[in-house]
Amino acid sequence: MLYPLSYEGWCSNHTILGGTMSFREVLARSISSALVGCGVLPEDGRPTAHVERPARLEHGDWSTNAALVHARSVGRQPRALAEQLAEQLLMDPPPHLDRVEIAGPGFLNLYLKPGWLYDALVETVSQGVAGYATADIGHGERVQIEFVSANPTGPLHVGNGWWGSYGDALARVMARCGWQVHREYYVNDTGGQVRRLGASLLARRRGEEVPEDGYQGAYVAELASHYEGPDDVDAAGRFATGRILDSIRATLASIGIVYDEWYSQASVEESGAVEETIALLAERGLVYEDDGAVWLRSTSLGDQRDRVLVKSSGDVTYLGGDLAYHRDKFLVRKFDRVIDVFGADHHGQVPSLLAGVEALGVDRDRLEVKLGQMVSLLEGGKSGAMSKRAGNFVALDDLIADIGPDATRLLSLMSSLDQASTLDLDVVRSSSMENPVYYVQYAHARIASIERVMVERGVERQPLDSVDLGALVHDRELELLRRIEELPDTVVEAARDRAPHRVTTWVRNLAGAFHGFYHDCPVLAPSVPTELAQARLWLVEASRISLGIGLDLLGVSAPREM
RNA sequence: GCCCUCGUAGCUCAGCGGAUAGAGCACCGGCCUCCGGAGCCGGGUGCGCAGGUUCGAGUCCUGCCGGGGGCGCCA
Repeated sequence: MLYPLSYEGWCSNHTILGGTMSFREVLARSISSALVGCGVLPEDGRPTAHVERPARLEHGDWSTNAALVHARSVGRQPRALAEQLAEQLLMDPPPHLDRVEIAGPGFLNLYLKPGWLYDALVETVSQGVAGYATADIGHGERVQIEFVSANPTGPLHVGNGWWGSYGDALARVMARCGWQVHREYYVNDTGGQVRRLGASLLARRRGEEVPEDGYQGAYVAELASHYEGPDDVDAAGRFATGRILDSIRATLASIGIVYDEWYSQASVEESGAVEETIALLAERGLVYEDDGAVWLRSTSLGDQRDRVLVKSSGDVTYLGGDLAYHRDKFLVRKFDRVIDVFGADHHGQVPSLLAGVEALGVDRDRLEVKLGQMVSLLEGGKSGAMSKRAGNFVALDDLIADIGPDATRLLSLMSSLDQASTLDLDVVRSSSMENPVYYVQYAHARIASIERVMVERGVERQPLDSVDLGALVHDRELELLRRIEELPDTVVEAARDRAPHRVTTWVRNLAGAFHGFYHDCPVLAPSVPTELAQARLWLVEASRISLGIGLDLLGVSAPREM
């Protein structure tokens, strides 16, 4: 059988689950066939039709805008085309189809029998935590994700934690969708900032104020008390950055962020990669000297001005080092794709980086730069601007100590990376009840609680194929199944759109559906017939699997009790 | 001045170009003989403004207004 439109044309998500067809794909193929029956043939440049889950149950279990999208190109009224499409569809209906309705301007709404949800339950349980909601839209592409990369001149602030959670969750989501992911932290361990840090350390050791452009934070004095090396700014700076990097590593690990590689800028410079990079750029005629410095002719590649690569002092600029680093990513280690996660305060360097990467002969599409908006903090009703040099920022460590690693992860993944967020420290600290992490973890603890009671009472879960899932007819049961069925789509969309916070939204919805089910549908109460209890036990198991996957993708723990 | 980004309920935020825009918190009122009440149910307010594209715009485009960020031989 021929399908006139590519599967990708139908689906926002391109899902092909574990080698089996998603229900969305089954429907898409049916509708494609029906379109052929209506005389609608494939054609390039046509708007894309979708199969989607309507927001409202009254609009069916699934719906398609195919008639709306294709009406014009075949010169018909959308509703008339929809009528014919419905007739065609009923001649060879997809599984579980109950009825079809035409609604609104020409939507085709499909109403299904609950069997499709029972199939979803079987799918979830049979694939389990390892297999459910996996996909292969990455096709094994090697992607390097660089995130945090904060300078080792002081503790991480809350914004670093937000963007770090994003980078890590994105890595998890993409890994689940078929990418080979490499997590990396770029360590800025050279240059003037390290000398300034060293000078600050030495000043503190002498009991003096730090220089005007130095680092004021109390941690500098603390480090100075442990420094026994020579009175040399470079040595003191290396000591300080090393110690700070250790603590940064520990902080990130405490919220589940572990890197494949910590990449040192010093090693880049020592390897001669900067010279090789400049030589490559020079071959392309994109480098010139002026005032004793080496410049990149970035204006010819869309930047607003030319940029210095090597200062007249002989020091390499940040851009010079970063370009050598990106040359290494693309041309030496040959990653197919690179995703850089920066804070919005560094967005000014993006055009020159993009220009520089293009100057290296790398296709611009292979580099994605994601900018995390600033996190502002409210404390005592006042907002505070954070500055590392002034030492008045809120440390990520302090926040983790206050609210715990799980709450830190979940809060940071509640909103999109593009959303500048405000964190009210008083609320988050004082009132744990307002913390959404309890809501989702409580759902998981309740699942585990049911399992414990099951064991205590000696109840055995019968093999799934011997259980009649048709017993699941309660609205709460069906609502929960609908949520479980959404996870694969959600994960794919999160990976495709680089938006791991979608998983957070799903987790909260799943938890809500489970709490409702738990309240209205006792599983092991004496009043529940055995057949129903068995079906509900499997529904609980499917909930455990899917919620566990969601929480793991977010890096939030799934407690069995609280 | 130029560039980037954001503007959705009192607050914090969801919302892959779809139909009557949703949660949590806060406020008010209900619900525990059952497997955990950190839960469930009910109650009301909103897409900054103006154009445009589209069968259809909170979502895409343009302009304006407002907030944040950036415009170094700092990183």
